[in-house]
Amino acid sequence: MLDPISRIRRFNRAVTSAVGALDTSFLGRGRPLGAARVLNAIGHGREDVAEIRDYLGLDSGLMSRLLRSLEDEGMIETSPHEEDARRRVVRLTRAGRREFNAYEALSNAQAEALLARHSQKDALLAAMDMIGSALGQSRTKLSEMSPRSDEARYCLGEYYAELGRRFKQGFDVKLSRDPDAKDMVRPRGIFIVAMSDSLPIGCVGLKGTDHGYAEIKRLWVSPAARGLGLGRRLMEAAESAARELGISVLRLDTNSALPEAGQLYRRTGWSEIPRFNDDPYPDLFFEKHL
Amino acid sequence: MLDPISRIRRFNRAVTSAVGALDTSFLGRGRPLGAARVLNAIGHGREDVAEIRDYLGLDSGLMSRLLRSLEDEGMIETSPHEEDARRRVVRLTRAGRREFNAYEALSNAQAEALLARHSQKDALLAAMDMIGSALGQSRTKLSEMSPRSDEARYCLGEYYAELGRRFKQGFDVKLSRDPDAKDMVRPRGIFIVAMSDSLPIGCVGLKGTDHGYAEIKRLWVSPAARGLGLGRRLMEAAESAARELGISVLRLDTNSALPEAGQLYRRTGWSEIPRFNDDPYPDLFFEKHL
DNA sequence: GCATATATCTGACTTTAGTCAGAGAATATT
DNA sequence: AATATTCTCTGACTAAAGTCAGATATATGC
Repeated sequence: MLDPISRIRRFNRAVTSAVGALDTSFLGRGRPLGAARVLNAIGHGREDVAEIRDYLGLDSGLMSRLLRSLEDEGMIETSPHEEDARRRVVRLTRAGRREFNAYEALSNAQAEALLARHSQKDALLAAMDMIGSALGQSRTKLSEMSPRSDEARYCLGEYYAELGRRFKQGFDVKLSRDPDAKDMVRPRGIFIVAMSDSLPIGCVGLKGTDHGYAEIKRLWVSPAARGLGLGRRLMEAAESAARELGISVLRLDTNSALPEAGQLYRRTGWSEIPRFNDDPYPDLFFEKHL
Repeated sequence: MLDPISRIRRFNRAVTSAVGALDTSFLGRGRPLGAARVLNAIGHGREDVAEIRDYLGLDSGLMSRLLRSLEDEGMIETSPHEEDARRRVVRLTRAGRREFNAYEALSNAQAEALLARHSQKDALLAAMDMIGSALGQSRTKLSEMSPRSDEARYCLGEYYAELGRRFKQGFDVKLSRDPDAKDMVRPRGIFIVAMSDSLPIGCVGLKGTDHGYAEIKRLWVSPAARGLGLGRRLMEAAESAARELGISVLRLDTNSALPEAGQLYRRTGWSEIPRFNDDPYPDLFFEKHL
């Protein structure tokens, strides 16, 4: 009753029966689960038949029949792919959109019901984020994005909030050097966000300078995604982007109040160097030659 | 990307595909899922056919056929129920036990794999406990148990640990009045543990005294189960047990460092009274007439 | 241009899950 | 003792999911 394996298996049991309930709710609209899943995949923006087949793990014959039945119902329309006439492209009709929305409303209602009977909503959501990240680890994608995108802003907001909590003296963005974004855009630099199925869970910036080196900035991993090696993945992505941009020297600054960050840098080939700026927050400085 | 509903639905997606993988792992041993589920139910100690049928939600005809196929495989043996010859009782043969163990090993390996690729194991397990409790809310059972049972000891250990964290001066069990258990056993009192599918997630004790009242002691709800109204359920169970034992006055002591407890008592008909003992820890005292 | 590979579709299956009515045996109720 | 109810089992279904071997049309590599 106390060992980790039992606890995970208890979680599995709870979740299996909840998912069962979730599955059966997809029935109740007069459509078998397979067809409902295809309809939902299309509604969520997948339009390439082969992609849907792959995503849902279906045999091509079965897929074909499911599409045919949705077409007969008037839920979808198919047309040949513009560039490859062997492929087909699917999209919802108006009736299909309505039906998809009905499924969405069902799912939302279920989520709301779970939330409604829980008074510690933040803790519950944080737990869900964590487990979603752990289970969806293989589906975490790193994407280059503008540092002004919604996703990047969200990450940066969480990053600053965390610095505020962890620095004894608090943290004021405006006092930090160069809070703005223009140097983290190609070709001077880049900004990378880690997305786990629509939730941003980490970021890193590569900031170009005019001093013969570039800087790594704003490395952040969501509490929900810690322990999965995402920090290392983000750093590797930033370093390989730097190589690609012809950058050969990287520097970064950090604070000893963030020991896990310092540890990561030391383990991945960075060397401590003397202070190279007069930013008030950092007290540790690193450099790496690519 | 930030609203609670989307976060819950992201969790659902992650978990649905993980559970899908879990389900298919039950295949791979040359047995359809239905038969595997029945075999597992039997392996976990269910032996009454009707009970298994009810637990798995199966039709009697289907159940009968699944049992027959397991019997043909040599995995189980059935015999008539000793007291009711209409019923049947099932148990694993030696081969069935082996097969069941193989499924168990599979499940354990899966759990271990998840744990192995996560370095923040405690946080992950805590998140799983929380979600398991939230999803399995309807399956949380309150059971009367000896305060010396493993389950009770586990709860009390967690309870004391939490007091140690939350009291400024720490907490030493030995200094607290009456740490022992004999007064929380019928007919003087009782001890109740809340179990969520083999994990103890809360407890409460009703302790008989010789002063014309009984005391509520050791009310604890696991962090994993907070926000679900379990504290109230435990208190209601303790109060109705008190009524049943002919007790008409209840008292309890608590500490203002545990504000959520005081709030619960005030909301459920308890009145604050002057100090009625010289225990060093409590600073708030309540009474309720049943 | 021709062989090869790929994407979809169709027909002909099998397996699994599940439903329903009723039979047979035992137990519970009146 | 008669009647109703309960539990398991069997036969006769249906629906859904999944498999497999071509057929057809298109794309790609040499």
